[in-house]
Amino acid sequence: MQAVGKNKTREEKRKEKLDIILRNASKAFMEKGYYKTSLDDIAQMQNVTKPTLYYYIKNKEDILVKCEEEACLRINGLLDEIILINGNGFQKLYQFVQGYINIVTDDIIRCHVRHRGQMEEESLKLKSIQNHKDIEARVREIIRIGIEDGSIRECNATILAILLFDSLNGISSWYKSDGQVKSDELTEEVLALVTHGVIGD
Amino acid sequence: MQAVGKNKTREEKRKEKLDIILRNASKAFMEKGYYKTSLDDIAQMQNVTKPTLYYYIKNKEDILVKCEEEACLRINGLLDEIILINGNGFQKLYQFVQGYINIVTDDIIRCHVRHRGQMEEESLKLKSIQNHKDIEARVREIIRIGIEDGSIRECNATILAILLFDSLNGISSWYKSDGQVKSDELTEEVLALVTHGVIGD
DNA sequence: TATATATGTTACTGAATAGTAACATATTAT
DNA sequence: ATAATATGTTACTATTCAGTAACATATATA
Repeated sequence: MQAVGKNKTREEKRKEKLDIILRNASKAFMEKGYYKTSLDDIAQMQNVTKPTLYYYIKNKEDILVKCEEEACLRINGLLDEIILINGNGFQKLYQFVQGYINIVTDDIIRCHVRHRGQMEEESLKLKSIQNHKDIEARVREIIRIGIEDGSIRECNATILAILLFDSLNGISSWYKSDGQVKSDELTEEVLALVTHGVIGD
Repeated sequence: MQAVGKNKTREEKRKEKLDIILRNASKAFMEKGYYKTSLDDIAQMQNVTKPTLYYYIKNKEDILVKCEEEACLRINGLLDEIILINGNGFQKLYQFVQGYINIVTDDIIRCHVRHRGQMEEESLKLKSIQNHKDIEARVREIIRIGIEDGSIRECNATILAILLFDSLNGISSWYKSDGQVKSDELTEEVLALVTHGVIGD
């Protein structure tokens, strides 16, 4: 229930309204779950009726698809930046973890993380799985760079990438910006754990 | 669709049939999702009709509850063993990771991991969340023991426990016993990552 | 064997809700 | 101003599915 600004073109307003729908839907999906959230619920959150939603989305599932598009844009954007910076593989991975934690606490991204690969329509499901595979492959590549330049220890890059994503994505389901754990400390602890593990000196 | 053995008491048969229901339901929930799996689907998997299920379960949600009970028994059992073994905190944590990976690849446990805290009935939901909190607290305690005896480096035990569970629980959603990643290698890589992190020598 | 109880079936109901058709109003561009 | 299009509403349909009532059969035990 956020006001839409004035002095905008029709297309800008449209984009804003779609964004509000996605944010509200994401919040509801995270709190009550996808199937327990009706389109009427979502419509009510922005004081419109259900058929109005259909002017902005194709169907309920399309909300998940649009959240995914947004998420992929941001994650791939981060990876694009990281490939360009100079530094060894470890430094790139370090930057990725930092950036990803920042991204993964946004409602739309959280919604994507929780629902990716769970679309009912088979083609959408496959696309969603592929999207994640592509991103995982890019992180794996960073890990390989690190192994080659010696900044990351010899390990199975595939398993490492998966485990890393599991713990980072997990953050999206428990982290609350107003909760006990502060964002800075979280990032610091994650980086320390990923870097050095748990072993004492 | 597994046969129920003969020469058993009524109660044993009952337990076996309940177990089959839980296993089949778990498989279906993991493949198609909880809401896309109907009780008719589950009933069909063991060649009975839906009302028959109600002789073994209270309602659909009760399947999740029973999976959770089973999971808590096994996880707490593991923790009970680990507390007793002698060894420092790190060694206990190491054993826990090893044991947990073994547990978390069972269908019923996977189902629990994916659905915990998502019950519709509020009291069940709260209980489920509490169950996990209790287990997390026990792992946190192990971490504290390790920090005190110097075998685990100074860190935020709360965050570490959460991150650890996220990556371990994540395994439950992608690991397939017939897939590429072998169980031994997985355990080895997870232990190495948790122990030493990613940093090169 | 008789009887209680456990296990199962067929056939139904009641509620939720995604999606749509038909209609109404506001806004923009010509 | 006016036509075209964007944005919205009310009222409905069609489907899915959890849960139940009423009835039938198998099994164990007294």
